[in-house]
Amino acid sequence: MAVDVVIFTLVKDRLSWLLVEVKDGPFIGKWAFPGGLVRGPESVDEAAARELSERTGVNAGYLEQLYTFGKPERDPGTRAVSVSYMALVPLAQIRLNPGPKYSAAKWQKVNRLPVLAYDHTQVARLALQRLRAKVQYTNIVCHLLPREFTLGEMQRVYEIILRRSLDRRNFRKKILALGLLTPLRRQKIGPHRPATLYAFRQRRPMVIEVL
Amino acid sequence: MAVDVVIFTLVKDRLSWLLVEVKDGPFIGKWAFPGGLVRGPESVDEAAARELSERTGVNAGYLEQLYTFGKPERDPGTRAVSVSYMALVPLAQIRLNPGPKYSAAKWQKVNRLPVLAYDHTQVARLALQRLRAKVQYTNIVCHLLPREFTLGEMQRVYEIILRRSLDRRNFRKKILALGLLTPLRRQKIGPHRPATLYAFRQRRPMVIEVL
DNA sequence: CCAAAAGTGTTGGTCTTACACCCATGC
DNA sequence: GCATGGGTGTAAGACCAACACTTTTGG
Repeated sequence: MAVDVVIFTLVKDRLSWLLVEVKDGPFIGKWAFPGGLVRGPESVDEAAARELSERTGVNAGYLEQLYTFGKPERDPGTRAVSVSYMALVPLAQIRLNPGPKYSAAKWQKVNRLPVLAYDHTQVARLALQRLRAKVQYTNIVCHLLPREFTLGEMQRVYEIILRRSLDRRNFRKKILALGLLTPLRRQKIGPHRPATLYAFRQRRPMVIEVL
Repeated sequence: MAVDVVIFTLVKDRLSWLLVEVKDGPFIGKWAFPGGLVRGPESVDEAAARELSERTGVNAGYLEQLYTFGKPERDPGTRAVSVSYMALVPLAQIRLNPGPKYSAAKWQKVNRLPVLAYDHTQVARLALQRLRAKVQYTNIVCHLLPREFTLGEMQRVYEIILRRSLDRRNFRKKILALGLLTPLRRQKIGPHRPATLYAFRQRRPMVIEVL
């Protein structure tokens, strides 16, 4: 009984996930998503949260169960079952730590995926699919954005995840009409015209037709 | 490591699920969804398919994983994990069989739910939610309809599941425009004006905006 | 002839999309 | 002054929701 966690973040305007290098077993040297066995006293959800926290130092963030694979090729022969999760965390909060189980950990852009250990190629496909679907009808992008952000930054997150460009005026109209954001007094200073900063009113998961 | 299967069907124009009466253990006498332990050589999906087949005699039908609960109250103390599934089968094909594990099996309308054993009240909510969402953007209703059916019958299935009435003309326009159905030469005879019979071109799962 | 379901088009409103110009800032 | 992103409104088309009457059959 194991868990695997696909941890997404944005690294320099690229959607990326965390890969770890397997240290031993039949898949030694291959890359995989972090994971591990569920321990005695903990629930499956808790094991996933622990894995997320051990690798990244993040305790909050967004964590969602994806799917349970009943026939992974991990340890072929035994019917090991693994429950996959996806997590969203803002890069700023992260302190990477491969831990004792893995020889390395790195952020990898979601395109150009190497061959992964176990059944993780399947897990990868599913996670991406779920993320792309879910940004369109929930407010989960709030977990990829900092507390305060401009509408331009928010739009960029959508464009990166959905791989298509959005019309700026239409995007603003829709997002603001949803009433999920609250404009802040402050503005973003920088090399260009200052932009109004916004924050999510609520960061708890909500189902709302976004795009 | 266990599976639980919520089996939906339509009984006399009512959406119903199959409940079984628990024969022993702490939940003796309570109703639950059928389920059981995953056996040595089989995968989790196979265990669910076996449970469906043993209770109903149906081998094909639609089967979809719902969610994995890591902390059921089944056998409190142990961390038993159970993977829940939902199945759709047309009533006509079914031969109910409680099997040795259960003292009874019955179809129960989805409203008026009794207190269920284990964590099955949660499973029930999730299954209904998933079914209601999924009829709207996939072709899964094909698994609740007979091979040949009229548009009126199809519309009724939607109305029953979604608990709202639909406009007949708009429904026809939309469904026919999707091109999922093929009209048959034959017509349904009966006490009223004969209706054209239709069949699904494809019965494999497809994602299509239906309503 | 009555009850019940089948079959069929149009219209108004809403929503979605496409599109262009000026503004504020740092360098 | 120039490059870069911020900010704003409108018009055409697509889509959706609402709506009534006639037909066919069995009993």
